[in-house]
Amino acid sequence: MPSPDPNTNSGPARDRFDALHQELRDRICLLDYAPGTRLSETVLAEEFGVSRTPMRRVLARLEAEGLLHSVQGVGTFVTDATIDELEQVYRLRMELAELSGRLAPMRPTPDQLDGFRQISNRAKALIDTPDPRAFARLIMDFFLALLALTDNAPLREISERLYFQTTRIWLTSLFDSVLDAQREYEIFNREVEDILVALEIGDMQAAAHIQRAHISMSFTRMQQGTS
Amino acid sequence: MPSPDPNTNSGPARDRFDALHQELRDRICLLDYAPGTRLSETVLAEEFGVSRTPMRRVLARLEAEGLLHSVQGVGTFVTDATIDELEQVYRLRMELAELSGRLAPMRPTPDQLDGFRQISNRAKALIDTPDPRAFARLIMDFFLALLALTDNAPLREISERLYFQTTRIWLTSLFDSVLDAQREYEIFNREVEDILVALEIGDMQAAAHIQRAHISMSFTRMQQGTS
DNA sequence: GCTCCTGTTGTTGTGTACATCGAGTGACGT
DNA sequence: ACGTCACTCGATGTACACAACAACAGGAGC
Repeated sequence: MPSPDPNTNSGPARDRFDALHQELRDRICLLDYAPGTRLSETVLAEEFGVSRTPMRRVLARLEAEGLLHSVQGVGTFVTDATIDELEQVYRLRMELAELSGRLAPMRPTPDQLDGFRQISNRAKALIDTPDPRAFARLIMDFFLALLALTDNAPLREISERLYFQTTRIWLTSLFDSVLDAQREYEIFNREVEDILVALEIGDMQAAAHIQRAHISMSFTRMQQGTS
Repeated sequence: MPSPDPNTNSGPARDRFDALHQELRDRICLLDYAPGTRLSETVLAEEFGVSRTPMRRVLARLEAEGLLHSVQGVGTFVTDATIDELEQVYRLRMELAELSGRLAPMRPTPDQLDGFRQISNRAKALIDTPDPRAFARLIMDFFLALLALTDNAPLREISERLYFQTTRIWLTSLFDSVLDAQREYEIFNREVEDILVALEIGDMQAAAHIQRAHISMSFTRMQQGTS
């Protein structure tokens, strides 16, 4: 019996799907495909060596997740968001962050704590050698690592989805120099340090509240830079 | 110019997709397709007079929403949920219900209030002439009407999605006589009345807290009936 | 010069045949 | 009698050809 998974959450076809899905999602969220970019099913299918059919399935999933939008005869576009839509999501994300610390918090394992320390080191390194794309990847890793400390699976999925929908828009402001990149690096480094302190003493609610505060402030800074 | 929608959220193909999507979602959530049921892409496609391709697109969306699960060589199945998974979602839904009243509440318009009174009347009628499927439809209409009072679009989508994922499982307990149907009708009637009182004086937070209490109690009753 | 119409082109949507996979069945060997 | 293996069958997954649709360019008409 080579399949140790009785629930059949894997399989050849599903693995291919997941690989394509994650790759395209990363490209969108790391701004390789900026908001408004038009994608072609054909060229994407050729790039990954599959036909349009499975590629369309992946694109349809990304559309369900709010990252793409297809219209017949025109094309499939990477979604954008107005400042008002963004504010709604950020308000919600703030509440969900607090929920993560209150509903089903899990104290980090030693391995997980090491992971956070590595993230902190990467953040410090970024201050000296700026790299926007590495920064995008880093804040994603940090968010996902924090999310892993929540035992509520639906809450994890929802928070993750909202993160992918909004942070790339926020990063756009950073890439376009609406926000000061160097300053953001330092702020993030401080955030990681502060949350790490809370995690090390096992105060998950404190960590959640710090995260909530930074979600709020990052949006406020973007608002002020835009106006 | 016959198209008054510049955002292109409609269109011939998209309309067909939405129609199929809503119809199948209703069948799943009204227990026409009970959890565990195996569906056939071919027969569904034939029933609606389309080919497998657009039908598969709809099924893929429902899979993304957690209502279906397809595995190659076996079939597509209506998802079920263990009591533990259900508890996680219910805990989350309780918090989101409170959020609806706190984050972006909108006082109901006179038309919306009339809608709630009609729902109340339907609930009263159901007590005398029981009808499980009509009850399923009624509580769905009530939930969606309450959701319409929240101005936060992402919160609406998320709450709706969690509702569709879980309430059908709860209804299963009702259909299988784990819960007393007559008693549930009366409890629901009371819930609608109580929330209506809060809505009429414009106290949205009170309405949200009543809803939260009923979400909690309905799950508790199911737990007690199952054990 | 401007408007409208029409053909062209490229896109996503649909239909259909085939590939791939897994469960069930039956014969075979032990 | 029981386990094993090969086969069959129906399911979902994939590839490709075509239809439907929208934007664009170019020219006729005013």
